Amino acid sequence: MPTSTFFNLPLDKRNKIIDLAIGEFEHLPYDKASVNRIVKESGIAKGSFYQYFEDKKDLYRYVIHLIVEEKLKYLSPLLSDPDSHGFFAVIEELFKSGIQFAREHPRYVDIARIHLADTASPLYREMVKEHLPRNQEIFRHLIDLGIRRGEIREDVDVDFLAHLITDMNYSVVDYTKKMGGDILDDQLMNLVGRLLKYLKEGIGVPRVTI
Amino acid sequence: MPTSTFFNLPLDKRNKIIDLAIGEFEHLPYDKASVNRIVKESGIAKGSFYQYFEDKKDLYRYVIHLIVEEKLKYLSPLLSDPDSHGFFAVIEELFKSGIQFAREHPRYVDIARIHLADTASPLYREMVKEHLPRNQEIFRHLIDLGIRRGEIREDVDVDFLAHLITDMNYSVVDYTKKMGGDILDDQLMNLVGRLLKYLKEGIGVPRVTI
DNA sequence: TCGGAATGTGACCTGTCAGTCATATTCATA
DNA sequence: TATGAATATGACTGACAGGTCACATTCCGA
Repeated sequence: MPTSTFFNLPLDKRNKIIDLAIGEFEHLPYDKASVNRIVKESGIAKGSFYQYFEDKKDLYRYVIHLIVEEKLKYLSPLLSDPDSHGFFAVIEELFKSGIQFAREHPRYVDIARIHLADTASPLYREMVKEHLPRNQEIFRHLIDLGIRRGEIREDVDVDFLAHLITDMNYSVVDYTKKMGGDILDDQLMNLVGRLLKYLKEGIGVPRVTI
Repeated sequence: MPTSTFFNLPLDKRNKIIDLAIGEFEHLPYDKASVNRIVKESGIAKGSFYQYFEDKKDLYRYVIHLIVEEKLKYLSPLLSDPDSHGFFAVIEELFKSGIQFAREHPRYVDIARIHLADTASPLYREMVKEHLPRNQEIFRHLIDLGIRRGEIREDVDVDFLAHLITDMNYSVVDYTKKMGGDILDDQLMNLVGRLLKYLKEGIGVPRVTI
């Protein structure tokens, strides 16, 4: 966490520093991001930086913290009561809110992607590996519930399916990023609807049962 | 490409250098991998290295080249005649051969994953972005064919589905890596079978049609 | 207005990196 | 064995990194 000195700074200055930090981590993995550059661009002295943050890691953690906080705002209404709706409805909402987050905070998503991909960094183990299992834990719970409710076939491999749905979530967000800005919001939501249909009913031509 | 000097080297020495390079790129993205380390560990002089390779990029490209070459060995029987079997059969074989490759060359897969994740490196655009579209081109072709043959519903979004299946491929390989060595080959193949069943028929409980 | 605490500053330290080059060694051929 | 070509070598360069610290400036309560 940044020092109290940092939080005493005028809001402008604070925002400028964080904004430049985000700009740095948005394009470069932790190790290639440069404190020197952030400092130079923000016009503050190197020594000042190290009075605001303990070290580079401290700044990075703080940025990730801001991202996670923001993301939780999107998810919390869902996660507060995940059992109140059907499995496919909850998954659909999760995916949609993920896309919404990505559209409204594209820089955050870029940082998160780089962060999650940078398994080489010692920060990866430290920050990701401990939080990611919870993510899949939620999916596993939802799947279990879905099976008990008779929404999902009984013979699915719960672990594997949880893994798969997690990745599908990333995949659909990536796809919308790849498509870029020239895709409308309702098209996006249609996309999620389609994905859920694939997941629920498959893409094969249904067998005719008489 | 390495120089002729490199290829004139005794095989032992050549293998040692490449092996250490693989060991380096296996854990670190391009920019963090160190020529100095490779040189030190392999016991050759720095100057010698630069008589074997034009620069660091040259070595990296060569390693990636070796990986792609090896991977093609697994895929070529499939890709030589992708239209001869049904859509789901071809996809199943593609996934299975991918898993097989990952099991037999885990280090290669690690390097490839790091390479594909390192979008910050200038090498990414240069090496990946030009080859990746072909990958999805193949899937798109297969899907088109599947629709025409009546194996796949007509109303699927071909682009999105191609994207999704590409990611599913990564996902299943990742899952097997996550499970580690304590998973048997036939279990793996069952896994792919299950995945394909999800894809084809969905995970929802089938509607009863009378 | 004074004095101590808080904040600001940038030259400097150590380390690592990719890449170079003058020089030494080895090798093949005549 | 003599000679030129091929190969080996590691000290060196310049760039950049994160982090430090002695000193300068500002701020604020008494």
